[in-house]
Amino acid sequence: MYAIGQAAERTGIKATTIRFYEEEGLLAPPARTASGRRLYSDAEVRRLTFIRHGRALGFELDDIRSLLDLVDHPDDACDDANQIARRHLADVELRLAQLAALKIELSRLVRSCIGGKAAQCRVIEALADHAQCKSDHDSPQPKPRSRKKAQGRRRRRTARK
Amino acid sequence: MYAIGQAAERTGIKATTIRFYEEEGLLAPPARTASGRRLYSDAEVRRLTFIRHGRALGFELDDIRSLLDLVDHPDDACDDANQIARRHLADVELRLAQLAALKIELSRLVRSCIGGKAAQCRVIEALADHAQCKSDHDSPQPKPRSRKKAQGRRRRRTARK
DNA sequence: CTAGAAGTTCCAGTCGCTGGAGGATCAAGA
DNA sequence: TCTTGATCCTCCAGCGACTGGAACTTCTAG
Repeated sequence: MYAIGQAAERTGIKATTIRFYEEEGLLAPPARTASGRRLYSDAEVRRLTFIRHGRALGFELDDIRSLLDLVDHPDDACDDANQIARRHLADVELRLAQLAALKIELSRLVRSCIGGKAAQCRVIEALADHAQCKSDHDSPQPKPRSRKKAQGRRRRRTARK
Repeated sequence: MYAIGQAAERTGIKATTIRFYEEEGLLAPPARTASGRRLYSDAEVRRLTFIRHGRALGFELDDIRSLLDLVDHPDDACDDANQIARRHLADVELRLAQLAALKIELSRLVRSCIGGKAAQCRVIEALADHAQCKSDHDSPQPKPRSRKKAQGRRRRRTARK
């Protein structure tokens, strides 16, 4: 049996995240020591690894929930799993296409800069005038997992002078 | 001058989002009617359009804040704008590469399914055993803007039987 | 005059975590 | 035995970029 920190080390999932998964119901409440510390079995560590791979492949927690359900009921037909994967693949392909279009647009933008003042800046200009855009790019992206320190960021609902 | 609804229609940004941008400080508090309704000038509508294009190109609000700053100070050098765009482009390229790797992995996964029971399912199996993965895919993706109705989703902190 | 559309503010929820506060417990060394 | 420091516990707020609902007011057309 592993303490949460050991389980974290083995799976590459942070302890806080493991607790979060438990709360989300992806993991049954584990055994506890007399003092209340969580204890994980090998099976539970494998389950965590499964979740990690699912996440690494970009599946949402809801999808992973469904996939885990299949793990828990190995006699069910695996159609669901395949459908989830298919749906996800289609999604990834769409995003890929959008991102590719975006990249082209951005490259044009970056190449167009000739320095100088903002008033003449093509980047600024292009943003102001969408007619310059070739494609119908439609924001495919919220950032992945940005590791920003959130220093100095304007907080909502405060100090709007 | 436009009411918020008209500004929304002209820019393609929802009224709620326009208010949100105001609160975020991307837009100065607009003029108001005697009864307190917001009124937008053409210049403000253009500013909103600028924001929309920036978002469509995947810039974060913080980036757009900086870009708007340049719009407001047209005598500044546009180096900042170009740097922001460049940084963003690099980011997009990275994401593109990750997504491409992911697509390959997912395609393999989907193709591998031969039907049958979950116990024999290759999809499930592959997730359980990362050794089967070819690449070092590392989740590039939170979903773009999912238009889920949030029906039936398990809520946190409730009914964990 | 009245219905309904459109506006207002405020606040909670989304997704998948992350990190801090404030405390309890554990393992190892002096 | 004592003490330090690592690890654990629960609870809760925050991230980014919105979205939507409640409860209210105001505008507009018939």
